[in-house]
Amino acid sequence: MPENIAEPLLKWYDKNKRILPWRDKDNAYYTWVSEIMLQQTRVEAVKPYFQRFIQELPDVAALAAAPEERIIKLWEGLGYYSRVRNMQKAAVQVMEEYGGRMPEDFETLLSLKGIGRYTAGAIASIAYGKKVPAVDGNVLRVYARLTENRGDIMKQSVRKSVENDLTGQMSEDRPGDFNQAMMELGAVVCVPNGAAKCEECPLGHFCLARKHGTVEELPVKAPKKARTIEQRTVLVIQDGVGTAIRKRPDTGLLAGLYELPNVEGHLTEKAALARVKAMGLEPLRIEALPDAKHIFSHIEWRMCAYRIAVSSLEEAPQGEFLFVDKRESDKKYAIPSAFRTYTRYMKEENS
DNA sequence: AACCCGGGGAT
DNA sequence: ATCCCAGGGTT
Repeated sequence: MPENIAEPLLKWYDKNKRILPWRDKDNAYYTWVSEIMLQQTRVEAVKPYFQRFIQELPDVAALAAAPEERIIKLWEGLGYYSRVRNMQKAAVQVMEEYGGRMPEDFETLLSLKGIGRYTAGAIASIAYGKKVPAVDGNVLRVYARLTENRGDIMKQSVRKSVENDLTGQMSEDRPGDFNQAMMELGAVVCVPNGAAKCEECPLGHFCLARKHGTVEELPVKAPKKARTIEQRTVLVIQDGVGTAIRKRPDTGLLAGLYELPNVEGHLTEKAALARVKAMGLEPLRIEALPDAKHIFSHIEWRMCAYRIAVSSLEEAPQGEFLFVDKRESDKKYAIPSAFRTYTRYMKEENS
């Protein structure tokens, strides 16, 4: 690691930093919320979610007191839903143990649910000016190229040595800006996909990968496991008033979110009708809907679907099912993006 | 150390 | 199709 990257880096940052809703706000809660949302998620995707979240839950106390269904709804479509559940647990902890004030110390932040080494460093440095590194994917990429380090950046050993090196680089001056500048550089100049903009880089003079023409080869990461493919059949079950949805189990994929009923495998019309009867419903008509595909990071769903009209049962609520109209669903229930093709078929309220 | 956990944009 | 994103928790 070359000496004195801080000065050119900060100079570049001051001139080129993007204006972001959570940036330069001097509010540790804003820093916290933004950092959690930004985990594995691009800035442009986060912006509208951040604004809406802060507007409804403007401080730690509001987050701690919010109903779970509501925070999940505010997170709907962002993915990795345990992020917001953990954040709320931490908010309760901050209220009870720290009087509602976000801790400033790295180790204390690290003890909170959902806050790991990166996020603790980000909050401590950005919100409180502590001299601690915040090493994310951007920083690892910049570092690997700058030093031409061919170690697997996913390994803890590499990450730990990056943290040590950076701590030596940071001045007491502006640790938060230093960390943000490293990330900003990775996000807009030393980019992950496509050609890095080395001619714009304030550290180009120091960069070993640039010097040796190896920028495209770095960073090195171990190959990831292939996705498994699952076939599913989605059932858009409708009675006189609405469409059936149900709550998913509280563990595993999309835990605790709502979904359209669906079963494993690609069912024929006949098999789908039989399945609906087995659910205690009386089918009246069936119609095939278009196929759809949804890709998670580790699973791919290949879906077929049927719209099935069933007779309304005035008495006895349908166990696990909720029959809702689209407006009520949109307002109250968080349904993951995987079902988007089929939630379009949900019934509108009669009027 | 390996695996689980979403969704979407860029190439 | 592939990559990867301002990662963290669990086992």
